Amino acid sequence: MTERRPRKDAARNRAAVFAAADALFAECQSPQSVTMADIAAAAGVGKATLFRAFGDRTGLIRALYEARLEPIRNAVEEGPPPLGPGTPPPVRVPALLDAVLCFKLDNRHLALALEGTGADSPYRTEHYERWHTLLRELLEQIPGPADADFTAHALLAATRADLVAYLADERGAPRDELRDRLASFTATVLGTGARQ
Amino acid sequence: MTERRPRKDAARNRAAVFAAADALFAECQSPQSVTMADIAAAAGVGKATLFRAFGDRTGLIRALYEARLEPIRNAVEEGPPPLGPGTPPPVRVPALLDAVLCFKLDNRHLALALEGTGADSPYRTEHYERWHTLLRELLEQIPGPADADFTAHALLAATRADLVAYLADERGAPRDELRDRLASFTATVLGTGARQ
DNA sequence: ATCAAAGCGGACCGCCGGTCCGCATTGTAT
DNA sequence: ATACAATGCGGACCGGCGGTCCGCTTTGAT
Repeated sequence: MTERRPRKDAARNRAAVFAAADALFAECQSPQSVTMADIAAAAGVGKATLFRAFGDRTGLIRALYEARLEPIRNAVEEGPPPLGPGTPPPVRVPALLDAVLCFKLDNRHLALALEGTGADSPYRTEHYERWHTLLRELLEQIPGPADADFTAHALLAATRADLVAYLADERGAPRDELRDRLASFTATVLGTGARQ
Repeated sequence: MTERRPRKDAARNRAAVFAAADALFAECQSPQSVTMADIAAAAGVGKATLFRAFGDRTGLIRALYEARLEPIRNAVEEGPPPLGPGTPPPVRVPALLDAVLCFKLDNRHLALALEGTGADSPYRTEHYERWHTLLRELLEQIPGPADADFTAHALLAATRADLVAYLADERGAPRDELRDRLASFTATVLGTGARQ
């Protein structure tokens, strides 16, 4: 069972495609307006190379998204508190949601592009499953809202990329204000928030 | 200022298109797989008629969505309690969210088709603005969560069509269970919920 | 009955995601 | 160094969809 290593040019092209796609999605307004031919041209690569490496448009965007997501995923799975394991749930839940929010803010072009494919519901992806399961398990360890499963869905829904992008771009909410508002909402849901 | 009445055949065709589109979106799995030519054929109408009447694909879906939404909108704006005005906010807020949820459940094919256009963020639509403003104003009259604006966004996010469709179809949650879970979450956020 | 104008519809266009096949690059075995 | 598979490359090509155009039909007012 010999795992064949990819050729040098293949690896180089893959990296070039990632860089080009990231840049194009970042600077263009609507993700729809970035075509596969655009990405190929910007990466200095033939169109077929894109499809061979990633299958289809959705595959390319997904691969890029997952690559950018990996650091956060690592920090959550094996990093230090307050994000990593071993943190008390009432602390870890807000930390986790804050991390998700920041990621969505920093990578909204990618998140919007990913949902914009229209191909698959964002809820059937593997990474959503991961976030939801972790959050649900943490919520179950906190005396508070009874329905941990739905609460986890609802909290994650408050960090949806298009909502975040709307508040940040259309309504001009600064980053830290959004973080505060989400933290405050989370506290309310957990029952640890101040009531007026 | 004489408002020109549309011709008889124009009105008939418009109705036929609505019916055909509704049926097609309801029976097809992915809204993407319903093409404009399909709708035109099913309605017994030329393709150009669709575009003349509705501008483009998004316009057609939006018109259909708004038409189906109108009864609920009416019930909220001038109907009897608990949905209509004159209801105490702590009662009206859950009623409103329940109505939204039921609408999204009954018309998820349309809601998904509308978002699937990818053209415009669901947050820049006029009807979202309406729901959000009303909900925010009601929340401001309830002693509870401080940030009425964000809370309104978060509560509406919990009724997003793709989340609802995922829970109902993929996870097989029955209608009344979903309504209960959303009601319970709403109660938690409002501070009127039972804590375990 | 007449006739303009409003409306209709199928042929047509441009664009985009995705595929194909002849050619260049790579790594290896001699 | 050299020859040679095999792996990968890329531009030409295809099918299909959203959207437009123009000659024809329907409508309803005179």
